[in-house]
Amino acid sequence: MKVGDPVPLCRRPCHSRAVTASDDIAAGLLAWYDRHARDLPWRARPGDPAPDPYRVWLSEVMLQQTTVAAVKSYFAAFTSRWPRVTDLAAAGDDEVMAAWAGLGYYARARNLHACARAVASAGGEFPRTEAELRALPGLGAYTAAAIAAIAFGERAVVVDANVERVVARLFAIDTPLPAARIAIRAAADRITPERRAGDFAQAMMDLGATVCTARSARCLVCPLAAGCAARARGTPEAFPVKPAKKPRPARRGRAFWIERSGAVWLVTRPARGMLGGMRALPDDGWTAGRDGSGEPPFAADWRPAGQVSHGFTHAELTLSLWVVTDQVGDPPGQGEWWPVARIGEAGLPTLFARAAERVLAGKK
DNA sequence: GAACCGTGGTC
DNA sequence: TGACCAAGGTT
Repeated sequence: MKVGDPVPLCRRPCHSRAVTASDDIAAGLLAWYDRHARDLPWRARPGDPAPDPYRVWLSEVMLQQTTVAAVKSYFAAFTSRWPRVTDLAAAGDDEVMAAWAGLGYYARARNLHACARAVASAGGEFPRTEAELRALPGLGAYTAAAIAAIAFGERAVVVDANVERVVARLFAIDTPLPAARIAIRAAADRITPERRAGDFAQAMMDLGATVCTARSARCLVCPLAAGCAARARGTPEAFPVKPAKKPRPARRGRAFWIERSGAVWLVTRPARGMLGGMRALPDDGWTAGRDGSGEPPFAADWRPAGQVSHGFTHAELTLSLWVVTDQVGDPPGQGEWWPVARIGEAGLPTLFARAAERVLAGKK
């Protein structure tokens, strides 16, 4: 039986259209969701009014390629500090970037702020349709569909990595990614219900996060196991089929700790590129694609202060640290003296936060 | 399409 | 322990 085909024998009271296998999938999943939905801070609780679009949007952007566990504290901090989208829009760039520090993929923070300003200047209300949402900065196909469905009840087809995995298994789609995305999206469209599309999307994601995970399918507790083609084949974890990963090259670079009377010299990285727009230690120009030059920003009596290793998406960086503590004038170029005692408030991304930690640990 | 962009949890 | 992976978007 193909997806979407009418079930031969109607097992429920007649509706305006035939009951299909797709309807059964949605109904079974929603029933499971009603019992097993995770209690997450950005979700409306039963009995609550409709979810706040600002909180839905903020959570969805934070959750892009990021785990629920990592997002929770950032979501609490952002919503506490900026309760409405107009508050976030009015914040300073450096405040928003610093508040995002540690969460990664910093282009999200820039786009988040740009989106908040766009919404605020348009009256402070988020658009309600998928197409209008898609036009906002930082909102791609997934996030626009998720907000339309979850915050506004639109029937939108929400496809993230969880949905991709669950759908690929349900229908044993064995085309390798990314080519499989065409068939996966079509199948997701067929099983997405007209009503409760937002709950359906969140149910698929909860299922993918807690039951049908990448490493383990846990079919014994899956509400969709009876109709799952991958389970019938006996190899659910084999779906979706993924291409081989490329190895990450090892890169070397240097970073420089320049200190003067209890303050350290920090720079702000260019808006584009790795760690774009974030405060940082001066470095020797390393990138994900090539080693640094090894050259310090000026001639001085540089002393080695250890190194830190840090994995990025495309490279594994070993950053050696060099210190000057008797600097007198300002180093060349733009920068600011930041009190060492308050280095934790500088909003350094994790790489440089660890570098600072290493330098300060070595001074004791 | 494919490259680029972070980080922390998990096993 | 290191390899894999996560509620993707932009260029």
